[in-house]
Amino acid sequence: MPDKRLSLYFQLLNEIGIVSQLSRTLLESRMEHGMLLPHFSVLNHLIRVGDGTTPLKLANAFQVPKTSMTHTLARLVDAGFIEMRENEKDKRSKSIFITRAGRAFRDQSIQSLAPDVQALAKELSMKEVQAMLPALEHLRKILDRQRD
Amino acid sequence: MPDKRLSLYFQLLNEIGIVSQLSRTLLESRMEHGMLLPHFSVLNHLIRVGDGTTPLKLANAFQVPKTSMTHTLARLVDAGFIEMRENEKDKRSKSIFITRAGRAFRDQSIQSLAPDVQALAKELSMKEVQAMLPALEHLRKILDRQRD
DNA sequence: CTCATATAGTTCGATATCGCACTATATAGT
DNA sequence: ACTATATAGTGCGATATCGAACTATATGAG
Repeated sequence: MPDKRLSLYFQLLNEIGIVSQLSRTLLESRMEHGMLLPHFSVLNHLIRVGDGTTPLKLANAFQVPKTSMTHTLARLVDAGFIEMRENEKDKRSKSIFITRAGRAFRDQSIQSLAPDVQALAKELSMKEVQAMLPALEHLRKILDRQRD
Repeated sequence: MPDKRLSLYFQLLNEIGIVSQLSRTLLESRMEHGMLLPHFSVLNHLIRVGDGTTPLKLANAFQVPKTSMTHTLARLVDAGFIEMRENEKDKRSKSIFITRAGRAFRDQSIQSLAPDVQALAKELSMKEVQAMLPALEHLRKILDRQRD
């Protein structure tokens, strides 16, 4: 593969990395209680996709090592934003539930971020976003498949 | 702003975060010497954009805090992949140069990753990549501007 | 049923990350 | 020139991240 082609793909992933970094910093600067992006992401996921899921499924959803997810969940339990219950059917496994406080925190984080998203929306239309999403999902699925 | 609109933008950033995470893991699994994505990214940048730049400029290029860049650069110096020289004109500042070993390591990393990129290219054409890039750059610039 | 293997999650240690506070140097205002 | 402010980079401490090894439970092969 010629260098030019290779570097195009590198450029794509580099650009994605920088955007990821920027949005992470933005979110974290708006959140309270010292919560970080992974904490918010988990809470948001529990609401969007539904709770009762397991730590491993969450780790897979965010593509982080399960050991990192353990840590993130422990922090959320400490903060009172989630509950971890034993799974009676499979004693190895646990189930995660979001608490009232967790919902409140997630809602509040979104509200704190709303002005930023509004500003973003002024320059990047929903149409443009909708155009980007399928390609990104496609890319994610490819990379996900390659991981094995 | 209605929830639906808000969540579309969240979904975009979430998807970008996951792809970023996936590509990071992939790259790091292919690199030797315990180097991580930031180390590779800096070396790659020094070659693509040219060296002689400063730590602060690098921090800005990757949108990380300058204190993180200090750490990354120290690691690269230790590994013998870059050199840091004093700037005679401005004694506060330093200049970064990539070494022969740094170039070799960067080239080798790219070679190690080439098969993965090839596999990726089979499913995601250059055309698709070229279609994604402008939108991502646009998004990056908007977020970058908002940061201030 | 028993044993080998797979799976879910945690612990531990090494390193990365980053905010805050700090030093040193440069620049601007008067 | 003198002082206030801005800028480049670093040191430190708290926390996050992650690979390797571990425990506990489940599943499958015979």
